Amino acid sequence: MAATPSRRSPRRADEAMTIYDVAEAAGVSTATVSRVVNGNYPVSAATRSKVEAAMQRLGYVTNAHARALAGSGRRLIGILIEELGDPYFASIARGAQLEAAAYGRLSLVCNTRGSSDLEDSFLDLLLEHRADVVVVVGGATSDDRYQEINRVRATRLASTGCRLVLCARPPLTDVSTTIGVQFDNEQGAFAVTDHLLALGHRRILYLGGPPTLSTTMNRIAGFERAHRTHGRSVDPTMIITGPFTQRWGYQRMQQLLDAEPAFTAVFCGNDLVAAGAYQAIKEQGLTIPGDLSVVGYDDIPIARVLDPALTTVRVPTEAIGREAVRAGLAHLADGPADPYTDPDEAASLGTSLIIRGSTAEPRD
Amino acid sequence: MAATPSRRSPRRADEAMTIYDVAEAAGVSTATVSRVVNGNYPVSAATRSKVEAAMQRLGYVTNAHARALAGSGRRLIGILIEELGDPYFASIARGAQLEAAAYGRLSLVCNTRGSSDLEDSFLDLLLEHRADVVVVVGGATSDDRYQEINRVRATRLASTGCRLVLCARPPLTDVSTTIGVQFDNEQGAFAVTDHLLALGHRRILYLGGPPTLSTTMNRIAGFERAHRTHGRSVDPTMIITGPFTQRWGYQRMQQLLDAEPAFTAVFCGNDLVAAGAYQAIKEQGLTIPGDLSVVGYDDIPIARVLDPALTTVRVPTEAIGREAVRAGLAHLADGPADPYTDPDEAASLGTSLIIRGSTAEPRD
DNA sequence: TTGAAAGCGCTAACAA
DNA sequence: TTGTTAGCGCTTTCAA
Repeated sequence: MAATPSRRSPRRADEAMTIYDVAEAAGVSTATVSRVVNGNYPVSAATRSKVEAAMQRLGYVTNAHARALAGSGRRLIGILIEELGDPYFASIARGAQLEAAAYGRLSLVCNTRGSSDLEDSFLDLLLEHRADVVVVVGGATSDDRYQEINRVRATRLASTGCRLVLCARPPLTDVSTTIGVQFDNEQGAFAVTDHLLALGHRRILYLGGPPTLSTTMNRIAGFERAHRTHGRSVDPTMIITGPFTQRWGYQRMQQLLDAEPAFTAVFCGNDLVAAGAYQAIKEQGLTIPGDLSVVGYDDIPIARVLDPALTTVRVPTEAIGREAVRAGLAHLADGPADPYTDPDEAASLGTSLIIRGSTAEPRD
Repeated sequence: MAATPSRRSPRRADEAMTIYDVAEAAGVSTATVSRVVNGNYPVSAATRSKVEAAMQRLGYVTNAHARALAGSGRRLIGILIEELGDPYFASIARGAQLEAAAYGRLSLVCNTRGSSDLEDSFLDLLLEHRADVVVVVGGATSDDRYQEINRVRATRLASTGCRLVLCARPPLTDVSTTIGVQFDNEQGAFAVTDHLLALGHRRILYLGGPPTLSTTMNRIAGFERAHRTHGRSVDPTMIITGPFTQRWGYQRMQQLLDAEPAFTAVFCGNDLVAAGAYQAIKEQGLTIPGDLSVVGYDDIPIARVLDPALTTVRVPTEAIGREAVRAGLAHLADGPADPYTDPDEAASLGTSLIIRGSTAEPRD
């Protein structure tokens, strides 16, 4: 019955209790305490309650680091997000955390502020903490440098047994250890453009989104396909790209309105740009949708508050966050089984058209 | 020159390199590798570069768990937030993360969805990971149960050497190990009410915010003090409390407008309620600020987009997040020295009045 | 059903 | 300047 020797050094007040303390207090070995804690091995009822009482009394809290070192315990899930203050990204992060929590996992959200360097340093930190899955959300441009940077990252992560999930950003070509989860922006842009064309609009302006963003390119592709489907072609001067900001939407729309506007509807690259466009349109004394129909993209909370409420495309942000974590976990050796999904298939989530008060038939 | 023996077991592909692998590859001991990694001890230039080359070649990544176990390495900072999707909370989280990052700390944001149980389970997880500082943000009611729950939490956290920081929620009475950081809501409410009174309004309605929230009580206190300062008393029927939602603001304002409105200005408990009130007011064919002045609180992004733009009170959300982390760190034994702040003084951050287009002199 | 003991990867005395 | 070694708290064979 001789228990494992107790802790060797004197304790400080703010030092946590260890399994040794509990073992000593309960008069059992540390192995037994471990078995009680994990409940994965038979322990007699009497011993169990002795140990549980001791744990309770001492306020014992498992040390996740020791457990991780010993090769057990759940690993972390990292969620790298471009901007926490942006409800679009925040909602994706929210979904990802919810899904992680559903698997009993601790996930941490890191705000990269759009900086690739910050992204890297968070990635390092996550690597050091031996995260399981890292989800990188949103906003990257899809040039060669991007591909290269992320290929390197994927390799580094893979070397510690961690999966990289690219969420709502361009997938990597030729990297088998990376998972991509995206929105089907082409389809969303198609739907909202089709809505305008069906109302009878013939001159539609596309306004905003950096041309370097794959998101923008996909939206423009949908915009063009809708025109083709209606037997029309797109006037290239009707496509104007720029930053995804309210300020830019306001200023650019002002300029367009000062010249003779040759359009009856505006497809804004996102809701923020639409909010800016609203301002400019109202200042000109024009009405929405009487003089001009306006649509946005993303359906952020602002869309509902604008006057009139904005017709827009809702992207399933929370769902994509969940999907990203689910896909990452599914790729793990011991991940949850998912018979319905082919793990090698990059998910693409559909969007929905939300028709509100900012669209109507053209006046003329 | 005999190096430390190499790792004992064969390696799997996704197993990370260890300090043993590096030591072996560089022909040095693990202690030397550790010294190179930490750079806190003299190592000859030649040895250093040999080790660095080996680390590079093998793709070595420090194991944060092992480091933590060995009693070194930085601990985590936890940020528990009521709702990530709410820009108000998101901004606080953002500030907290920024400040943590400034100290080279990894912080994790957890979305508790307002559930005390979820809050507890995240707290457990954080405890297991031996977080340094836990910041709990916002929204709690300040009853006896709240005090009790948090007293227990503070004690548990303290037993693992972790500080609890209550941010933008009521401070604890009689618990020395807890830190409180708050907004001065009384002052903000005073300022915006004073603004309305100075414009000449005499009948001002206070609309919204759960009466159980200390935030609400503080705002009402400021509302009343402003009246007293102007030599007026508040008609109790002019204070209406309710949930902080747009829907409630809309419905409640509809009812008030259906009856004979006995007020010329409305102080909404937050901007969301104001957005709802706007809808109801406009539907009645009334104008803002012509027929009715409206003010909000918080200055969330929606405030700027409302038409007319909303006069409101800006609370320094990002600053309070930073302050919370700073205060938590300052309380640590080895925390950053801060000669300017008394660590035992609960911080209270001032607010600013943002005057926009929704307030004017009363018509009558 | 329980205990003894060997690691997990790293740091920090202590020796050399 | 470098190496040896004893832990940190936990899990997990292997024995009893």
